[in-house]
Amino acid sequence: MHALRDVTPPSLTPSVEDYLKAIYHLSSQGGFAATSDIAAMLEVAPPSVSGMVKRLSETGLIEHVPYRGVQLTAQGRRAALRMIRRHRILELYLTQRLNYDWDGVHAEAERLEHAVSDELIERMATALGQPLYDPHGDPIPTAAGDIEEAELVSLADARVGTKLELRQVGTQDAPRLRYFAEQGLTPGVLLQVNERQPFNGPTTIALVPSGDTRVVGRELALLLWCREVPVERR
Amino acid sequence: MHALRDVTPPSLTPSVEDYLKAIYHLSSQGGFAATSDIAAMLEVAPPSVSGMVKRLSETGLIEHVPYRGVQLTAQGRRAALRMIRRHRILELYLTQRLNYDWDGVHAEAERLEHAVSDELIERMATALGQPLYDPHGDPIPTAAGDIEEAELVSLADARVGTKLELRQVGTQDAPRLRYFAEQGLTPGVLLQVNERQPFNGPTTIALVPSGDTRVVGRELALLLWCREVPVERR
DNA sequence: TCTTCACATTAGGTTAGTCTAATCTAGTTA
DNA sequence: TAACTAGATTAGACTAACCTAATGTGAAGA
Repeated sequence: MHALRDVTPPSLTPSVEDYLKAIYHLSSQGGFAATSDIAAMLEVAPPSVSGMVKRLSETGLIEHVPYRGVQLTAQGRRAALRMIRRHRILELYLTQRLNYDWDGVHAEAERLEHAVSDELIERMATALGQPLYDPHGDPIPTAAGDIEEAELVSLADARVGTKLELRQVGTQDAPRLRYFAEQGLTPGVLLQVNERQPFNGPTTIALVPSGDTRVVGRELALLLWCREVPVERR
Repeated sequence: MHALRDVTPPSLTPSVEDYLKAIYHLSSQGGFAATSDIAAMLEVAPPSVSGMVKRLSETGLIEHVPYRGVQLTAQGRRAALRMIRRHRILELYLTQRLNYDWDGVHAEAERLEHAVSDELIERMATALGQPLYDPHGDPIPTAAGDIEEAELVSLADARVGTKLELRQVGTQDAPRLRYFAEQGLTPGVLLQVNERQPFNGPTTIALVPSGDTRVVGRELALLLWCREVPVERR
């Protein structure tokens, strides 16, 4: 069925690669990626996204429902996962072999992921012993394009004692979103579940690098979707 | 004198970086780089070069004498040497740390040199112990922009027993150039000086990877400008 | 001196990717 | 049901980098 057509991978432009990655992340929890969210993530104006969306859906990398948003096709998803593999292997290689630290590594990988060959990525992966997780604990897709789907738990249901990464905030309500941001609760932060009061009570967490604690009521905790961070491995 | 103006390095485009590198190589033996030579080296059409030359001389990176050619300004030379440092450190890192071999390494470095940060280059240089030569024996410019000038000898004067890299062919005469190409004597090839007949006689050389020998008369040997290749260091 | 021709340049067009300003649409609110 | 509005889209313009076709130019040979 899927034969003989994409023999020549048309080699996407760096810009296209960035759009696919953004759409992957934005639509990972089901549903559509909205034009304005893509624009915000890539720091471009919304009309630029509309233009690119048109091109990408003509090439069959995404599915576009006007005024709703976009989703990746199987082909687009494959391309996105390839970029994510590159990014995460680069981050890991740079931290482990060239003493980069957490902060510096992202920007560097962001540029490099468009320039390296598949061969270089695989050589790095080999040198690192075919790693499964990047320095942030995110799973690295395989070269074949499989990724360990991190199933998310809401903070309200997370087991006490576990370490979590906040991945998704399940609301569009501005006041709530602003409150979360003020509390430092934005996607990507790491936290530890310290305790939970009984009878649907609040959950107490500690932010991980800083150690600051927060008490989150059940209503809000239900909106914070987290991934369990696998134990440290170096 | 040279203060406070280039505080913000305007960050050149990859294309501009390629042009500067090409001009550096083409004008390294004094004189001007010709439009058509630049076009040939970069595999673009001559009018594209004319256009870029206009932009680059407006930005002060090159000096353009219409119908003669171009030369780098001090600023352009600095930018070119920065790219050459990046390229050569990348080549060395890839061969030494990721088991690349001679052939594969060039294309990879060619893409990466535009994407890596200065910081990554310096980390690689540190990891390699601040190396002085790349895998082809070419000197690596310092971060400050100094380069060991490889002074050239003509093949007619090179000492018997030395290993040389052919760097420049000192003629524009088409039949001679064609003959050199047929003999495999193009810039970049490595050769060993086997013997020389007395009384302005011919020089016998061996091409280095293949071992094929060539006998070159004095008239032609005078046109072949070579660099002595430093002894192997790994 | 004049012609010729290789080479350089100008003219004009294309594609990718961005922008601002103007317009459209769908879902909510009165 | 009508009006409003947030968000999406279209219109039109710009830059970088390339192209082909047409035109200039200067140095070398008739």
